[in-house]
Amino acid sequence: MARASQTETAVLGALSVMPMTGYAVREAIRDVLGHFWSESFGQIYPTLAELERQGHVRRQGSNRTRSSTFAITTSGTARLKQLLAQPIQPVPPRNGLMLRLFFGRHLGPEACRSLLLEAKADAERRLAEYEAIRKELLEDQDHAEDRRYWLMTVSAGAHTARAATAWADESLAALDEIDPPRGMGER
Amino acid sequence: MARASQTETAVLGALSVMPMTGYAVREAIRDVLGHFWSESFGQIYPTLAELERQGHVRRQGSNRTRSSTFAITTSGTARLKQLLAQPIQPVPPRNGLMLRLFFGRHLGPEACRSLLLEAKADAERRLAEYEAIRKELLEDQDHAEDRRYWLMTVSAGAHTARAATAWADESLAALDEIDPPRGMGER
DNA sequence: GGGCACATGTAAGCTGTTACATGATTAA
DNA sequence: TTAATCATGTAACAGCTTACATGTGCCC
Repeated sequence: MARASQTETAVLGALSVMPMTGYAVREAIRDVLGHFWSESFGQIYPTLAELERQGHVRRQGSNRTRSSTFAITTSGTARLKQLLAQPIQPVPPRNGLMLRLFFGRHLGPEACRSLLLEAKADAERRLAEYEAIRKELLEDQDHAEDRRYWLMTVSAGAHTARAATAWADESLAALDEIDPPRGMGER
Repeated sequence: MARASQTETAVLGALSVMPMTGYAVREAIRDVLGHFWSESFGQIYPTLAELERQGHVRRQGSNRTRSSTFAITTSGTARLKQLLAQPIQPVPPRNGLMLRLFFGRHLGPEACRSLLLEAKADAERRLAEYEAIRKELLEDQDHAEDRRYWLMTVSAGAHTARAATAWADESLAALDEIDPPRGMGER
């Protein structure tokens, strides 16, 4: 109970890589896990306080207003392993793009085309990002043991992004059959 | 304000296909949009009441305890178009599988393998479902105009599922390199 | 006549975001 | 010296789920 759920996992996980401040935990989650996870300050600080109370993290440096880094303890590592082994909590899906396309009849082909083009551009941007991260990881000498796992999640993103691109292309073609784009003659 | 956001869109969208009870709206969302959307009773009934107050839906049949179907009105259709044209509200990502794999070093190769196998089985189950729905849609004579759009969302699911399968296979192979499965000799 | 699916609604409570308040440190 | 960034925390609120209360109609 209390401060349940996966925020604890994410925070302990971040600290398992290296000790850092609460602020840095948020940045790490945003920048590194950002493609599949998110936490806000409003979650992180209370969670850190609770983890400190339970002895799963230790505060190093002054405790107030001045930057204090948090380090995971032995019991914290054990707790992390325990949390990771817990069954995955499915989040109810909420895909705004699909919702709009499903009711695309009301939205019209032109607006749907925009949505698809946007989705495609987004997927391509993400793909480029993943490939950059992948290169970076392969050159990184530290975290050798973690790297294999990190590469898996990056690869998942890349697969998903490529799938999104292919789907967008296919759907755009289908849309052209319903409503040929202007300047293509014939109707 | 009030009853903001996309619940209104989903409910109006469902009623745009055909009039139905609140109970049926929930079932439709669960069964038809279930792969990319979800709503609970606690959201649907207040939203329907609000939509009725605003004249976007009309209640047909007795108004209490006995089944009353809701039908979308002209203003409701206009409202739906307006809502669909609104920019997509991104939901903060929360992928429990990726979170676990990212910290896979603490979880161990064996547990990661289980997660991947589960994810793969899940993706294959979903893919089969999508192909069944696709066939069903192609045979359906009604909703001819909607069908093109509905097929797009089904196809998105299929693309994603295939990508997930391929990724799982690739990751399982990578895992075997770190930690060869038992019964393969050599260590 | 008992159980199940259909149907409507409310209330409690949890999770998480946003905005705010506050202050230290660093770079221009 | 002022602006930006780093840093910590809280409070208000939004959104959503779950559980509960209540009742009807149908089928075995």
